[in-house]
Amino acid sequence: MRKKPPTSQDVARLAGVSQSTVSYVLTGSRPISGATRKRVEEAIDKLGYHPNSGARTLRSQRSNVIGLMVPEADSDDGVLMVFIGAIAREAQRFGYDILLVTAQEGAQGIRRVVRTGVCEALILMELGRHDERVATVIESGLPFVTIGKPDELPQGSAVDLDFEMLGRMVVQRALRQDCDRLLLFGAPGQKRHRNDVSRFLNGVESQADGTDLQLLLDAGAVADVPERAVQVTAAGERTALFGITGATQALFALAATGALTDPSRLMIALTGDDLSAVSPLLAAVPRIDPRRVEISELAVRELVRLLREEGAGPRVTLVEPRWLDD
Amino acid sequence: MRKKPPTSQDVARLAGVSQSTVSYVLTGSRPISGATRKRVEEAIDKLGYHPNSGARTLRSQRSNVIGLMVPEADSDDGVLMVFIGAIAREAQRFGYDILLVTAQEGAQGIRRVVRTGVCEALILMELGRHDERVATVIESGLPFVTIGKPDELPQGSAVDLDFEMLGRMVVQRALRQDCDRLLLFGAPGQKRHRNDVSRFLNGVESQADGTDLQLLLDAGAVADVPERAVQVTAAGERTALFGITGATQALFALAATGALTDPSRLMIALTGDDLSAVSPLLAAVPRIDPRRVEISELAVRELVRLLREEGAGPRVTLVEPRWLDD
DNA sequence: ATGAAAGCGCTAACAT
DNA sequence: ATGTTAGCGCTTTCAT
Repeated sequence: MRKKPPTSQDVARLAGVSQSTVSYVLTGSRPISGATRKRVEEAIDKLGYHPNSGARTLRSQRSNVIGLMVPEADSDDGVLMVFIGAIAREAQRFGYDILLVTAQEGAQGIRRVVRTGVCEALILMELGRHDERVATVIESGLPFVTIGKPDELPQGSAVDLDFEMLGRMVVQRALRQDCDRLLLFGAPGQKRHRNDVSRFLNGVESQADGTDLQLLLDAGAVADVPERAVQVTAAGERTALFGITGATQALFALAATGALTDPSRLMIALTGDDLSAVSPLLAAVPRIDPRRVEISELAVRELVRLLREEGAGPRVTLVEPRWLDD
Repeated sequence: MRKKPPTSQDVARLAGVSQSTVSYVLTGSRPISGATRKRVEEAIDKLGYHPNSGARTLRSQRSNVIGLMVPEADSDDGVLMVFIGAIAREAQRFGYDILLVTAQEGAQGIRRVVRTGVCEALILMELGRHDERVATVIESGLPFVTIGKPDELPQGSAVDLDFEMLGRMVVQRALRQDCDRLLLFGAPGQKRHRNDVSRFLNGVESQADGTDLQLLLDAGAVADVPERAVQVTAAGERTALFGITGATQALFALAATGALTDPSRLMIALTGDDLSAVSPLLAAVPRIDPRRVEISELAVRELVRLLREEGAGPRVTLVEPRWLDD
């Protein structure tokens, strides 16, 4: 049997104050004497009172819920879960809940959550360079933050990894470790339409410019990277390998062929995870931390700023990748 | 600038009917003449009207939101995302949204979403055998479904993989392929406290009983499984390997050491993914589908049944694992 | 088959 | 510093 939760009316009665006083204690939008506050808080505690979300939302137009538009999970995506977990926890800290909106719903889904008023703000993940969803959110007028930076967003904020810097870091490392070429896999050439890939390649190319480093943009399947790595490496030369997507998979595939122990190869991984837990063979692989937790937390905090600070303008925050083995 | 969404009042005015008629058209809780219904629906379309969620929740005590309590993401757990995505999509089909509740919040979090009325039902993932959260949900009176079956749940439904059958399947396969022993890794012996592991081992043991198959419950780190596999395999004998947790990781580790191509080892994987996309070396590994999408969808449908069917009782649904290579 | 009206539990403007 | 009161936009009883 479900028993009805207590209302602010019940709290008021028990504390011997008016119902509005209870509300003011909760919202803090009016000074309350210490004695009264104390009695009200005791009553709240005693009854286990929580303000009814529907009523609060109806009245205040603020639902304390942030919509999170998640991309479809392509099976292997543990990465996504890291973002979602971190976002949910950080939102919690600020008193917000996270409502999932599937990418499948598209712009229509955004319209729905906006019109029904379930969400008072949105976080969008994995946008294309020109994404119809951005236009829809802007039109709705809801504050929003994107994780990943689309080409144009005059109205909302964005938080993302600094992919240009990532590109420069990879090239620097390859050069420092005397590599003759850098094999970029995960079909980066074909994915230039993605904003992050395009920025990454800009970084790579600008840093490699004027050096002897030969760039190879692999176009094949990640599973075949090991084979390709062998093919391209001439005797006495050294090839660095890096994948902006599917990196861990290729890493395993490489390890499987023994390529990692071969001094003519230098694998660089984009992950914050401890790879030695998977296999001791991976312990020595240099890693760059993509800082997903930090990015998630920043996205939430940026949204909170947009929500709470009067007249706060949108802004773009780029997080620096970090070496994990220096 | 955010413009105010239209209300049912606006729709009523445009359609030339009373506000309550609009509501009846929407809820379908009263017969409406074809002509009236048509005019109302046109007005709804024209205005892009969506009923205000706060008002609806306040009045009807039903929020159309299902709370999903997700476990902490253990770094690279892509598995979780499959569940979450499938749950969100299936919930959508029935008109429900999914609100994330982090496991971190614990029983306290459940109490919060119940008292505030944000959720009208709950899905709980990854419960212990005796989990305090179950008691809290039962106490709250909310309908709920668990994914994974705790030992006692008199009030809620559960959906889970049939782990006993899984155990039997693994043993059968090992025997069929002339293995002398079965090495179970991921520390199953130490995890008997987990309901799924305990059921799995029951299945394994009952099926192995009376056969010559030697069972080895590995207690070490997954990364060391390859080494262990070599140690335990005597000349001319054959060892089957299976991990109820961390299976894919061990798989990669095994591949890395070349153990997969060795005929004295038989690896069995618990995954629905196409492993050949990771490495051609993994293409031949027999797989058992843990059916996470089906389990997720069943969980949602079970919850909907609990919510909508008068006097529907709780029940336990076990989904059969399936061979993916027969 | 439709309309009028009450009221869900809050917040905030208007009292004192 | 506190109390009184008017809605927010719906669902649903009670009328017709």
